[in-house]
This record gives sequence, C-alpha cells and structure tokens, in this order.
Amino acid sequence: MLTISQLAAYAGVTVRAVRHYHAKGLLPEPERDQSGYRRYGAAAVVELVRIRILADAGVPLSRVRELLSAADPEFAQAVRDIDLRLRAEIRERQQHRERIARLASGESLALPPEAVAYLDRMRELGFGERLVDIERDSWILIAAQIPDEVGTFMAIKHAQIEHEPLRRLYLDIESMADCTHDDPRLPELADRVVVFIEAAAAVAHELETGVPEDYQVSDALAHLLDSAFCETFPWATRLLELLEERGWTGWTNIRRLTLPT
Amino acid sequence: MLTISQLAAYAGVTVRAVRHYHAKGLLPEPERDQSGYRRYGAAAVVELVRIRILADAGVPLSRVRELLSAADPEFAQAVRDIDLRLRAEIRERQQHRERIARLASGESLALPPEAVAYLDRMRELGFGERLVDIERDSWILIAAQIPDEVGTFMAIKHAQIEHEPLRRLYLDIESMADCTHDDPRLPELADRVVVFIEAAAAVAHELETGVPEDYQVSDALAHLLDSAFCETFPWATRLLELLEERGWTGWTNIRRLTLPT
DNA sequence: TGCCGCCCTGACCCAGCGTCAAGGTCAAGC
DNA sequence: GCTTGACCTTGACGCTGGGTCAGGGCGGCA
Repeated sequence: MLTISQLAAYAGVTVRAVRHYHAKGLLPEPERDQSGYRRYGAAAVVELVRIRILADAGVPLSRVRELLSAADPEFAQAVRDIDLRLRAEIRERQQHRERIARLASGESLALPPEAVAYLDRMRELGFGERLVDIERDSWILIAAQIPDEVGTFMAIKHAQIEHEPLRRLYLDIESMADCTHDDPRLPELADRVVVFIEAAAAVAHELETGVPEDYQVSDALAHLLDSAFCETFPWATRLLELLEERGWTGWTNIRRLTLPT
Repeated sequence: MLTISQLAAYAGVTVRAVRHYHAKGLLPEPERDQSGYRRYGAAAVVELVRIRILADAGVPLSRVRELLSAADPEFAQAVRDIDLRLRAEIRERQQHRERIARLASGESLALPPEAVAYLDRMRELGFGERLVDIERDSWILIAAQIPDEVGTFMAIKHAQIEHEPLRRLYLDIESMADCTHDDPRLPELADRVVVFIEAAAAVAHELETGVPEDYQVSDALAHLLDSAFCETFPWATRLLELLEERGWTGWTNIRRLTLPT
C-alpha cells in the first residue's frame, strides 16, 4: 500500500494537489490505516494519472470530474467546448499583445496616433505643458467615450490651432494659468471669446448650416471635459460665469444661453 | 462632481471595480461629501481610463500600479515582460489544444497509439475485458512514468502475445479470474510459469546476454505494476508466493530469488 | 412619510493549489 | 527508552479580479 506522498510521487503531483482532488471529489478518499493515514492501491495511481492528463490538457477540474466517467459522445462534446474556450483565450492574449505593443510604441499611454501628433504640434507652436496636459487628458476622455469619432474632432482641433487668431487666444489663456478669480484680464478674455463665438455663429448662419450637430459631443462628455478644464485652471470657473453673463453657456459645447422668461 | 457610479459609467467599469482599485491603491481615494459618499473630479476619470487601458492589455493590476507612474525605460522593460508572459500563456494554450485534440481522436484517455493497438490486438486474440483492463491500467502507469520507453516495452509485449504458447498461458491466467487462494490450478500455473521463465533464462544464458537490463523497468514501477496485478486478481498474491517457493520473485521484473544463507 | 435608487462597509465566492500552523505518527539511531 | 527527522493529519489564509449578497445610511420625489 502507498502513502499519500508515494502516490503523489508516482503521478508527478504534489501531496497538496492530491488532497485537493479528494476535497473536490475527483479522487475517492481511500481507506485509512489505524493511525488515520490514507492508504492507496495502484488503482489510485491510475486514476490520478488520468486526472492529470485531463488537467494538463487545460480541462478545468470541475469538468474533469464529469469527463472521467463520460461516455464517448459527451466526451467529444466536452472536448469541443474546451477547445473553443482555449481558442478564445488565445485570441484574447493575442489581442492583449497587440495592445501592449501599441502602448509601447505610441509612447503616450492612452492616445490614438493622431492625438499624439496634435499634442506634438501644440508643443511646436509654443504651447506649454499645462495646456498640453489638459488637452492630453481631454483626448484620453474623448477616445475612451467615442473612439470612432476622434478623427472628426481631431481634424477640427488641428484646423483651430493652425488658425492664427484662435491660436493666439489659446496662448493667452495659457499665459493666465495662475491668475486669480478677480484678475482684470478675465472679463477681457471673456469678451474676446464671445467675439470669436459670435463670428463663427454668424458664418454658420450665413451658410444656413445652423450649429452643425455633428461637431457637438454629447452633453455628458462636454460637461466632463468642462470639469477637467476647470480643475486644471481654477479661474476657468469664473470665465464660464463671465461667459454666461454675456449670453453663452458651456465651453466644450458652447451655446447661446436660452434666457428664462 | 461625480458619484462613484457616474465615474464608473464614464470609464466603462463597474462600481465594484472602482472600489477594488481603491483597495489596491491603483486609484487614490477621493474626498468624501458630508454624507460619506466619494466625490470624484474629471481627473479621476482620466486615471481610471488609463488603468483600464493597461488592464485591458493584459497587464496584471499589481503591475498597473507601477506602470501608471513609470518612466519610459521601466515602462518598456515592463512591456517586454508582459509580452513574454502573454506569449508563454499562448503557447501553453496551444499545447493544451494539441493535447485534448489527441485525447479526442485517440479514444482512449491516457494511452499512446501503440498501446491502443496492442489492446485491440488482445481483444482480437480473444482476451477478455478483465485482462485487457489490467493491461490498459499498466500501460497508463508505464506511459506516465517512462513515456520514452513505451515503444521498447510495447514491442516486447507484442512479440509475447504473438508467441502462441505464451499467449495460451495468459489466456489460462484469465480463465482463472475468479478462483480462490487455494485453487488447485494455482500451483500448476506456477509450475508452468517457472518453465517459461527458466527457458527464457536459459536462452539468455546461451546467448551470453544475461538478463537484459534494458528490458527491466525500475523496481518502483515494477512493484507498482505488481500491486495493480494483485488488486485485479486477488489470487495473484498467492501465485507470487508459489513462485517464491519455486525460487522466483516478482512478476513484472521476475528474477531469481537470492536465497538467504 | 414612504418609496426607490444610490451609497457605504464587510464578508463570502470562483480556480488551483502553495504555504504555514499545530499537532500526531513512524522508523531509525543512540 | 529517548530523541530526531521525516511524514501524516486537519484547518486556515494567500493569490487574481472582481461578482454578489447583507445590512444599513442617504437623497430626491410624490
């Protein structure tokens, strides 16, 4: 008769594993000797080897129990199921490999390549780290929420920073990075923003396009982006208030305020 | 400010996952409002999205923590490590697929194809299920212990059952399947076995090959196989005793008894 | 005021064992 | 006969990445 460690050695598993299989009901508990030790016969080695062969083929232990006593057709079905699962797991890993490869090459963690290009262009044009950071974070959020539309919005953004007057507005925003709520430049900035917005609205009206809906993100996302903006620049909250005084609300999706009657 | 469920919705994860990341230290615990609710800013969404991007690329959460704040070289190293792990896991799954494919095709669970052929041949030659079963179990054990030598031993076995006198001996052994310890045919059987063994030994002596060591399995395996034999046929224990009286010990590795002086 | 939905913490659950912990047993050497 | 070291027993906690209660505290709406 064999002790548990001898049994385990014959089957090439650990003692702990054998006890685990007992607990799971894969291997029947053998007789005990007078001191309570488990005593195994050769048949137990055969059973244990069969368990390990299935387990080594990637069969989960819960199915091993069924399969040990399965007839051919159920066995074949189970094998198909397991093969499907293995294929799915392999595909999953392969997708993971592609993703981390992209993370490694694209230096920047969560951004599509066009966004990386945009941020680089911002740096070239003299934007500082504060504004680049908030833009990066914004694009991380946009890419996470509406990955398919990043391209569209990115094109708009690119056009904006290449448009010189608008770029100067942005640069001025950045130069105010550390100003306070009552900075006298804030009302002035609000005025300049309104000029831009109204000019754009007039052009849109002239072209009879109205406010192009396609260029608006969802309200929830717009609100989130506005929050991120306000978290980075505390004075932005005040700026939004000043804009509301001038009849405009929001920032990402800035729109004319509908006054309460 | 966002509640935990809003945060989770923005990042496409569950509330439970967010709390899990807090517990793991991946995402800093935010301020609480006066009623103890967590309140998040937009920056938390960005952090959470970054966590998910890494996690979705198969990075274990424990490494995500390091990677979030890693500089480029460590990041690159970590990516290489993770890619290695993913490749290893894919290879593992592919081997699992091959193995279960073989299990499915080879009908018989733990046997190499030559063993399956051998068992089929036994059935053709009129051996019954009892003997085929013990042979199957024996070959499961042999294949598990010394897979590389199965071919060698299998060849011997094939030759043995094709040798007619020996085959008849085996068939007679099976016909005694249910006999008792004191069956009169047992001593007779023992005599016949000894005749065979001594003839084989004489031939070996004549050819000056001695007992061919290559054809012997390890003592431990031989003992295990003998045990399996005795478990299947209770009278086999008695047979081994009778053989010892006749100067031979063991069954799988039967050898001349060295008498105590 | 009651109800519904959201929030909180704490705790158990899954696989497949590894790894103590605390104590009983066995064989061998002195 | 005593000690030592190896081996046996059960029980419990650990890992990953959360899911899923349970029990109780809030918030806003009719």
